[in-house]
Amino acid sequence: MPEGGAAESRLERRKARTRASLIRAAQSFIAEGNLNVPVLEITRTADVGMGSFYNHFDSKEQLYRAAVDAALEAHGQLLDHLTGDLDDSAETFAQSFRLTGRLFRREPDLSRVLLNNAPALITADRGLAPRALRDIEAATAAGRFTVRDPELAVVLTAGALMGLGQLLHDRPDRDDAEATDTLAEDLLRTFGLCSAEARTISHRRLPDIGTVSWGGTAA
Amino acid sequence: MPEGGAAESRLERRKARTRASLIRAAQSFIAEGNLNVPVLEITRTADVGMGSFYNHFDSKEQLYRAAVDAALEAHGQLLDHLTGDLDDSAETFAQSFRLTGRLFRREPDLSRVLLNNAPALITADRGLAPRALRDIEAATAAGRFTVRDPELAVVLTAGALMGLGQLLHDRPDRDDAEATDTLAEDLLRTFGLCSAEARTISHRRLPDIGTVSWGGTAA
DNA sequence: ATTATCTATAGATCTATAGATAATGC
DNA sequence: ATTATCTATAGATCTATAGATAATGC
Repeated sequence: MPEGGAAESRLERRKARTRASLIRAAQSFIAEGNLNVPVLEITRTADVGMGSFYNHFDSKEQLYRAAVDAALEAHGQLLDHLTGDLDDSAETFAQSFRLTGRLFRREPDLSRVLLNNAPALITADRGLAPRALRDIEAATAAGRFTVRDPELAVVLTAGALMGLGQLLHDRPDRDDAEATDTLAEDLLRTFGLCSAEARTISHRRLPDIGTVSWGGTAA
Repeated sequence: MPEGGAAESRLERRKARTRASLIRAAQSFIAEGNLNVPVLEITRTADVGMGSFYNHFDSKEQLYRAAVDAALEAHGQLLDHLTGDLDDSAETFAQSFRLTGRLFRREPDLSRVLLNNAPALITADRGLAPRALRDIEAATAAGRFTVRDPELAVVLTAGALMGLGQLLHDRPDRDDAEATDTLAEDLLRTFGLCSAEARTISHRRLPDIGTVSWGGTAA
């Protein structure tokens, strides 16, 4: 019996696949703002039998919570994966912001789940918010940022991302990278970097975004 | 037969009262994030008969749309009313932001309706967004702001308010005026005011917020 | 006389489960 | 032999309306 992480038994993998499929289906409905969907329609979208739903969740609300959670978690995992090798907190912060900005076009469903759950994105202990708090506090401690109120800085960052995501969703013609990096630069200046450095850091080359692993991760 | 605005007939006023009551009830459910509510429960909360619902709306979704619309409209009316006599666009912008910040504690239901509909707040053609766009463009034209991308400035403003609202909702102990004015000052600097002026404008005395008229206004 | 509202309910829809089937483990 | 999934459905719940009642207009 292999242990830890991905291996497990075939039975457990099948179960996990069913669960992930239900979560993906729920996310597609959350993304389109359509929460009043019969369980049967969710299971049809997930391509599983109606009964399977109740093997995994007690109610639609519980599924929805898990679906939002999974979206936050996928986002957080992606940021960890792509910014793990940076050692300047200010730069980790900036890259996380800029990568998220690029995610809106690349993962419209994920981003619309987050937009439609702004309160969760802004203050959850999963996903972007806790990582932004960590980076802002570290950068302040290191003398890179001069932020008096890290909590306020976090909600400004998360709010800016909500606004950006909505803009990119409403105006498909706009250049996402340019808009994102402009906002990143503004935030870095607000947090105490000088103009020149804000500009440099917010225009560094970014790592390639791979594929976001979609629903498997959540609690 | 009196004409225009508020007067109308007694019958029409009664009808308007029923409608407003349904909208208020819907807003309370939207505020608590509970959209899956039977029509009967909505009408009970509104203290009207089940049948009255169908005199006014074809479906719950239509009621919900009207309820969000009414919240945006109430917000917009309030801003117009309280900032109407200012002639500096930069100051109109700042006061609108600061008044909205103070609204979160004073009108928790209104603000939670808006937080739970972030996309609507950010890009609707009602409420804060169109007014912020107007003020930012005017202030830029007048040489007060140096904003290159007014649309981006608007979504940053709206996003900052979402973040602020969520923070004030999650942390009842925080000083709302201080947090709000700090963010206002940050935004004014980002939009091109010098530090001294940003500070002054974001700490001017505000007019008293009266009562927000709640559901009567929307389409 | 007209209009809005209310109460009661038929019919439609949805939830949650029981029992049958299929996949995996050993 | 065990575990997950699937299909079919009883019972619960909800929607939308018909018909009765109450308020207003004239």
